[in-house]
Amino acid sequence: MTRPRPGRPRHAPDEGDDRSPREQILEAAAALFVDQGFSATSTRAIADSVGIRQASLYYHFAGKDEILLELLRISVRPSLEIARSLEGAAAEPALYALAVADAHTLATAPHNIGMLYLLPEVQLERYDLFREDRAALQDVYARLGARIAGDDPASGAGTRRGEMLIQLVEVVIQQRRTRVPDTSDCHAIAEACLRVCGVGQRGIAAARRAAAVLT
Amino acid sequence: MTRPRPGRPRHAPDEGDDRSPREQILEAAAALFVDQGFSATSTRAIADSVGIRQASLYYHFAGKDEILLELLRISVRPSLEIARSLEGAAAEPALYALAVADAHTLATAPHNIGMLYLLPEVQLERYDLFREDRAALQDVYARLGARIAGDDPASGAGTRRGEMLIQLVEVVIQQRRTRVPDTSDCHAIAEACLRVCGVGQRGIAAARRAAAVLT
DNA sequence: ATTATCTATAGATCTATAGATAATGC
DNA sequence: ATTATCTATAGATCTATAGATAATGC
Repeated sequence: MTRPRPGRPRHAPDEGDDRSPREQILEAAAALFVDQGFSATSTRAIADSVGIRQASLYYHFAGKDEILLELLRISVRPSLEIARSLEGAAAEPALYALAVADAHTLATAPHNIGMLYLLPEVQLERYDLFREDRAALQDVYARLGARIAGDDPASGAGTRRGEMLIQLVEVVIQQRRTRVPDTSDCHAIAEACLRVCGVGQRGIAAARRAAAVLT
Repeated sequence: MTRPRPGRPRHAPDEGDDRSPREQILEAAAALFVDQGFSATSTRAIADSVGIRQASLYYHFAGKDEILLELLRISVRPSLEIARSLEGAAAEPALYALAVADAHTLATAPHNIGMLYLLPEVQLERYDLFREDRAALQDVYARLGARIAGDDPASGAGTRRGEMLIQLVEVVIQQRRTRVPDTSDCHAIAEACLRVCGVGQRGIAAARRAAAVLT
């Protein structure tokens, strides 16, 4: 089954896991960070969960921070790519499609990874590359919202609309704490985004149809 | 100035602070928890910030958990009281007024205390009294939203609307991480809440006027 | 030779308790 | 006597490094 790999065997062999040690660590850490938070999760807990000794983590990552940094990086990337791919489309379908896609990503990612955005530790300077990416995503929402509402994305109202739209999408993070969000949740969120931009029932139905073609 | 109190003097006397030691601890802990998170904040850091020795905290609180528990308790209380006081009012003005009031509370509370809701540690059983209070508040939002939209608050759509409304109000928590939200933010949030419930421009203006009388 | 682990451990915390002490209150 | 602090410390972590070891790869 599992092809043997170089290196000294683990004290608890990981039969039937083809993922690289690095991936196993990221996965275990994600689960723990989401559940208990960053500082409350010890490197020992991560190692135990993977099935290696605590010190062995340091062969793959320079420290706990590096693990979180990598998790944050891979968690925004898909959203930013979707946002870019929708650049040319009409604003209403684009916002609808982006909201559905982001909500869906957050809803189905392993371990409610979106919780990581909310960790107080992420405010540290060390993570500001990630925070820049998030700000860029929020800006996409602000620009789409402003195109729909017909005002300036850089105005107070425009900035605030960007904040509100991304906040609406991220309701799935809160939903996942008590239940499993489904497709209807994602669509309801996209619809709410359009409503916040002043779009009526008719426009929403049209945007939804047009969005289906975009993706 | 400061009336001397019983007890051995502090190593660093707190001249000109009339608050009880307990209040001083809560205030210092709130600032640190919001900034760095719960687990990342040591009892020593709290004590240093207050100007007492680490061990002296335990005279006032049985442990760090008790401090967080108390902070959580006093942070939901005002919202629940406002919610109850609006029980009898018409749904649209009531939702508007509740959203503005909650947003304003979150916006002006010392130290962005709303961040505490988002700490992963709050999922522990120990804090479930607080989580029940929050669920009750979310339920008020769901019921108001359902009355406005004309459906069942206990349906899937009704529950989800409750989640989205409270999520919209809590955007001020995120706003405070980068800027100082003001009154116009609170009103924009209330407006967005009504839009999400399907209320149009005219209904919003009416609700806003009626809400001004309620509070 | 390279890779991925292991064992062992230093040094720095961190929480919570025990018991002493220095004020005010009566 | 009561109150609110202090000092001192036990015991349990926790992170990160040093150096050994047991696989595969060539």
